[in-house]
Amino acid sequence: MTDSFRNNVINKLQNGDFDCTKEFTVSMFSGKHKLMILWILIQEGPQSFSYFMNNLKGISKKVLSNQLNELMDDHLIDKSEYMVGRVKHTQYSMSEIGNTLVPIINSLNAWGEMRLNSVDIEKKFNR
Amino acid sequence: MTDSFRNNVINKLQNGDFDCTKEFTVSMFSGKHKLMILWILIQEGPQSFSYFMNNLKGISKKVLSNQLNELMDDHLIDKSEYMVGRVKHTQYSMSEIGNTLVPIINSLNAWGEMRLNSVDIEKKFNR
DNA sequence: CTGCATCCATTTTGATACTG
DNA sequence: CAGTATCAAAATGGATGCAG
Repeated sequence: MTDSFRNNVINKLQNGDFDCTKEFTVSMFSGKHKLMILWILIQEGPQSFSYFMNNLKGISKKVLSNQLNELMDDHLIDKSEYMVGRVKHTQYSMSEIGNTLVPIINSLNAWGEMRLNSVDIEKKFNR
Repeated sequence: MTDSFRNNVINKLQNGDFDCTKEFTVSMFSGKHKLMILWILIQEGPQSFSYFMNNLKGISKKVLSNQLNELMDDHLIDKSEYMVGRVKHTQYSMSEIGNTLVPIINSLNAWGEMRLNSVDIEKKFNR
């Protein structure tokens, strides 16, 4: 799409970050909180920076900022900003491309549930 | 299934390795070469330790050993051994549970291909 | 409220020698 | 041939201060 994405992918290719298209897809999720960020946006719609800070357990500002930026570099999420007085507010949301990932995320979810149920592990997940 | 798997999962839960079932599934792939290991077994059938050494670019014995062990802990692959004279040979293969992951791996593959094609990146993957 | 910069801790991966 | 043990390097994540 844009040049930024193009360069991003070309760098990853050159760095040998992935050797096949599957690994490219998985690289979209590689980051401790990325799946949860996407899931929150899918389930709950657009959210602010601070919403993620409050709802992702144990994440720091730096890491959240990094992962949001990477998701934007990969064009999976969009961002808008607006000012309230002198204070900046943000709104992150799923992009059109990001939404094409929803079926995959759902199947990841289903497989994990099936597998955990099969061994009768007591689950106590937030989401 | 077995207690070893159960303990494995409980440990991961306690370590905070995953907070939702999606992340549990993704944890199956978390390891630089795991997807390729699974893909090779799916496409080419059972293979030996040295086959992976020769076909996964730049992997070391320690890392290969670790990732194979983790895949076995997760019950995604099986292993058999036999002796030729005094020399041990091995055979790794997809397990029944591992095979339930095939549709997901295929969709990861398809998404990555679709995405890379859409930006017209020149691909030169081995597999 | 956002989020970058800095410095530190943890995790993951890699090189290599050694054993059965 | 198949691994484990050890040590080193790199990547990732976390805590916190400062700025717009």
